Amino acid sequence: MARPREFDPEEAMDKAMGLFWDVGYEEASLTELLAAMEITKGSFYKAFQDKQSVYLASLDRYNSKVISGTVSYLGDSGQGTGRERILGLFAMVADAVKRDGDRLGCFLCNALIDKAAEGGEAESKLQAMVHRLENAFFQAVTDDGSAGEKEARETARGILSAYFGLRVLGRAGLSGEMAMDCIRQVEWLLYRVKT
Amino acid sequence: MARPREFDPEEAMDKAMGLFWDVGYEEASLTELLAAMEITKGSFYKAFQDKQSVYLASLDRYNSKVISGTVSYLGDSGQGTGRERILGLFAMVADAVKRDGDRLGCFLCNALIDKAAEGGEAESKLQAMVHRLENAFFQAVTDDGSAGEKEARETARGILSAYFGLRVLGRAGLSGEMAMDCIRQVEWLLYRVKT
DNA sequence: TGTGTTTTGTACCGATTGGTTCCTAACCAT
DNA sequence: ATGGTTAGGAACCAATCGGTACAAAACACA
Repeated sequence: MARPREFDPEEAMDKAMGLFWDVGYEEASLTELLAAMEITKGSFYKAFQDKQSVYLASLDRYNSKVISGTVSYLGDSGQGTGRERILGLFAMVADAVKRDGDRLGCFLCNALIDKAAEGGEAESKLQAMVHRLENAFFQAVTDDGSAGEKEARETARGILSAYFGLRVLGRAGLSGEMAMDCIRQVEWLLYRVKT
Repeated sequence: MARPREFDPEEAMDKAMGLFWDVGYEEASLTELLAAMEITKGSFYKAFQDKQSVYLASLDRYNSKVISGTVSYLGDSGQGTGRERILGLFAMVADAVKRDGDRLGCFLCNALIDKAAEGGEAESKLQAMVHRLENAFFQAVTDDGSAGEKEARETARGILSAYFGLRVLGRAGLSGEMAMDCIRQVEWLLYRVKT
């Protein structure tokens, strides 16, 4: 009954997320954002609220796409033991580092550093994602059986911090060799709770 | 022979570093920067070059103050074994987390994520700092004796990523309890190369 | 082929960005 | 006291910031 949109909002949101992921909130000017989304100002403000709400939506999107993906990968017993799944996840990150340097890193990790978050809605979204990841690691550690609750929780948190550390270093342009060394350490962390 | 400065450039640089540390490059507007440094525009541009060069100088300052401090702490055999020094460093971070939440984090880690670095002078400065830290950990691991070169290098890198991970989580507002769990994992990493 | 409705692009908004200019204030040496 | 020299501060700069208003364009339905 009226003129239809010429762009797919979902696609545009994906592109917006990509930009925020890459350069953060403040560094992404509205002009760059529009260029990335391939729409003009008019369409933008008709379809979305403002820059900040698109940023928040990007965080949600990352949560429901990427984080959910790794959480379910870590919980999917079809992919081997918990230990194998955790190491598989790290291997995927290491591959990204070796392939293209992984200059993008992890949006969650980047956003945690970005002060754009602080205090507002973004902060609680981020903390929720951190907890999801922690619990997914915990789940995977526990899945293998013999680990005690407390020990498994500690291990999960150690792995979580190793994960973020690796992503930080990846963004800093570390070598593939260095990534492999980090993984070997995760292996050793898991050795502590091995069956 | 002329009018003397009314401010101490060193002090002003410290305050500039504090702001960049807290909010990053882009998020720190020139106005905020001047307010933090407690000088006015005229003095700023007379004494320094521009915003970017002050940022780069802040990185150098962080390197020569903070990084040098932790590097020499890690290398100071008066502070106990290498293992004890590494755990001591992590304990200090954990204390900061427990005390004030450590919302500041580590300037190096924050700057690695901040895209302001990419490509330019900043990037090489950051990578140099990362290497200094890695080598300091390596040194401390090696100091205790029995570890092989390769194993010690791997361990140092694992500890480095755990360190950055902890600082990221600290900025995200993790609990003191969570920090302690991370440290216990570092303890376990060190157990691998224990004498 | 209108007609009504919604999208789109553009012109425009005040505020703020990093940075320059230039005049005055403040000091030291004579 | 005075002259030379430099710091300090405010006025000013174009460019860009995020955001709004509005007219033209494109469709669906009649």
